[in-house]
Amino acid sequence: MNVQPVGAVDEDTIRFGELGQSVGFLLRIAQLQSFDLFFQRLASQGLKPGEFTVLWVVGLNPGLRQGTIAARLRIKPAHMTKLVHRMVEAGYVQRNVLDHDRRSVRLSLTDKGEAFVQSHKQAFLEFHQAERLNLTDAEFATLMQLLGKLTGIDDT
Amino acid sequence: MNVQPVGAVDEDTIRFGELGQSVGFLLRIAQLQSFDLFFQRLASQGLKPGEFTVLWVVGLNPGLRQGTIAARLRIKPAHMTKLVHRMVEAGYVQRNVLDHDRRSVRLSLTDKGEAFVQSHKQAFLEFHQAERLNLTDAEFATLMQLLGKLTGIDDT
DNA sequence: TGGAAAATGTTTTTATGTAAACTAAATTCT
DNA sequence: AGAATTTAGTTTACATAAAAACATTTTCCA
Repeated sequence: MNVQPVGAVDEDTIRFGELGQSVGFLLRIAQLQSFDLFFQRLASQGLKPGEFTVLWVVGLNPGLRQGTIAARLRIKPAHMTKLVHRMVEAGYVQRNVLDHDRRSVRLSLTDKGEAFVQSHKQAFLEFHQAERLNLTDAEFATLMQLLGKLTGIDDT
Repeated sequence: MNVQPVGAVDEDTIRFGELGQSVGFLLRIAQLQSFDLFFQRLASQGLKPGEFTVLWVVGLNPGLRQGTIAARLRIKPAHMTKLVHRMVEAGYVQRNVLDHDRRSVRLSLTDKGEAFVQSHKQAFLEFHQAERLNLTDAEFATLMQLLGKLTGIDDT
């Protein structure tokens, strides 16, 4: 079975060479795969990973500066501006400029924003389970620990 | 030191809550971090991760279909078309339509493309080392194995 | 003080990536 | 054989993200 015609190339096997030893390459593939799964499961509820993550983090850390959150989530300032404006338009987020520093913008959830996060929290957390895919508990724990070390984000 | 004014928020600490247990979230952060490092080191040489990866893979697997490579690298067909055209314009890639199936397009590197890959191979591989960051050899090996399992890409 | 430098966001312009509809070629199914 | 389906890639129109230049406010320090 699966005899190759003379001169043809095996379509199923791709050689990656040293790319297979690249952390960045595998991270990229894994991440895109994860996004695919996210959209497949949660797009119907109108959730986008970036937006929902911001709402989530703002909910947990009310009053933080927009820029602080952006930096931590690796969202570029220009993009953060637009994203936050969308969330304000949607009525989920409040912007607040404090007197002692009128440059910076403090973010917090509106009641509607809180309600939105709460109502989707379950699906969001279930998704986190699903994306563990075929990893055992031990493998999962190890992976998280290593990614934590790589990213400097500790699990808190 | 670092006494907070009354009513202020600690700027340094962000709580992620259950997000900290999300594979997808950590993958996303790690991946963006990796891209940042890539651009920081290799942008000056005119390398983009996606483009160089395609050249690399085409070089290792001459004669594969454009679509096969795109699927494996998780590049969308529409984007692949444009990317390949850029590479053809640059003189790095040849498109080839075989008689036995005139729908599909076979890719291979031109001599110029080969030379380009060769001349940047070193920097590319050094970058792979750098992105291991603060991981030990053992941690690195484990991480790669787990990401391999997650993505279904085995190290070959 | 007061002017230079830094910090924080925003706007505009450009590049990158995606979705959906489309063309063309090959395959399948009576 | 010939219509219907599938496969491969392209095109167009749109969405997303990024870089660069900008405006404003604050800090630094000579």
